[in-house]
Amino acid sequence: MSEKKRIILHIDMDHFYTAVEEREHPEYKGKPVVVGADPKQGKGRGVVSTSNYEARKAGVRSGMPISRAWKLCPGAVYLPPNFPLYIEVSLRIMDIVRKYADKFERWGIDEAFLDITARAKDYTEAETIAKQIKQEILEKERLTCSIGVGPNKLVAKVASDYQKPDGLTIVRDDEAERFLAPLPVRKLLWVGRKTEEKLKALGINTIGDLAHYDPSVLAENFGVMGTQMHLMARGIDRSEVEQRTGVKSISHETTFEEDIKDAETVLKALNTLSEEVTKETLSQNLFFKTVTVKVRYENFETHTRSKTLQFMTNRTQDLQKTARELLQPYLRSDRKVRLIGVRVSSFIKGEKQTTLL
DNA sequence: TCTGGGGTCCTAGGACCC
DNA sequence: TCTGGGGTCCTAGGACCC
Repeated sequence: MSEKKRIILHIDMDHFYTAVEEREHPEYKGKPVVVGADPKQGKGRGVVSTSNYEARKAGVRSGMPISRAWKLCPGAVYLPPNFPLYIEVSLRIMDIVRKYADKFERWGIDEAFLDITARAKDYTEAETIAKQIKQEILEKERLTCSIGVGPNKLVAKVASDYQKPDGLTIVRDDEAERFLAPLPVRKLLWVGRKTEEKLKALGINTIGDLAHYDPSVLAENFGVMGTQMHLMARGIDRSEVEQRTGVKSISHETTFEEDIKDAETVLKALNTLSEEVTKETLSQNLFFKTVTVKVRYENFETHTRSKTLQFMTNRTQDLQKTARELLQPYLRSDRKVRLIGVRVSSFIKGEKQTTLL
């Protein structure tokens, strides 16, 4: 019954996109930098992806409308995201980090979980490893990160967020519950805005409140998630660090610069998105059979509609035809369209096209 | 505040089969 | 004529992650 206590690291790059931009452009150093949608003198649509610490001092945050960022900080350097560059840097960082782990799990473009149980006999050794990782990333990529160390993924993740930037926070298993207790519930993994609101309505504000709440009432209100949250609040999380396998879906979507009334314009964009999606599936040698379209009207009302084909395909024409059929009922003369998207899923791997490679 | 784009996972109802 | 239970697949919506 005694299973070995794990030691898990969570690594989180500091304001990743803007940090990469600052590294590539030393002239930005010391200035507020914002990566995201084009602000268009305060009239832009879209949001902030990342802001550096100078921009954060002015109140600019990830996910904020770019128009609001412009009001708060008109003097910032505004940049469009350069994803090819961020992905390239990310891959090199993941290669560095992976070497230190028995088990490794990438978490988005700039985060990773490491299980180092077999390499660190205690938290002192774990601390040494964490410092080595920070040092190697700094030397090789000139970027800083924040690391959390804990007995499971949840605690490690909350810990990495505790001290930033360039932080290192270690939470031993016997300290986990006390560490979490004073923090707001929103800090927990999987507790977003909606769940936070529902918890608040029950009088639960901190993780400590959650830990002391009746778990059966939580289960009633939140189902499986309620049970899970109560465990997390007490610092318990048995989920494994595991390498992700292949993608489950590939999608592209676009928000129009202005809301669109003309069906032809929308359908043309749908064709372009379909082309981009099949380009991606072809490059990964995937065949799909489920097609989903997404439409968002000017009032933000959003619908998805999907169809599973009788056959697997990777052809642009099949996708375009199916996507058009799915979208058609949503194109109404009395409704302006803000966004459309195309997604494919239910993959199988194709035959190796060795002659083409 | 006026809300991107890329994903994953869960739920719930209905169809269909044994 | 009325009625099981289980399993799988599909669809639509929603919450959450970075």
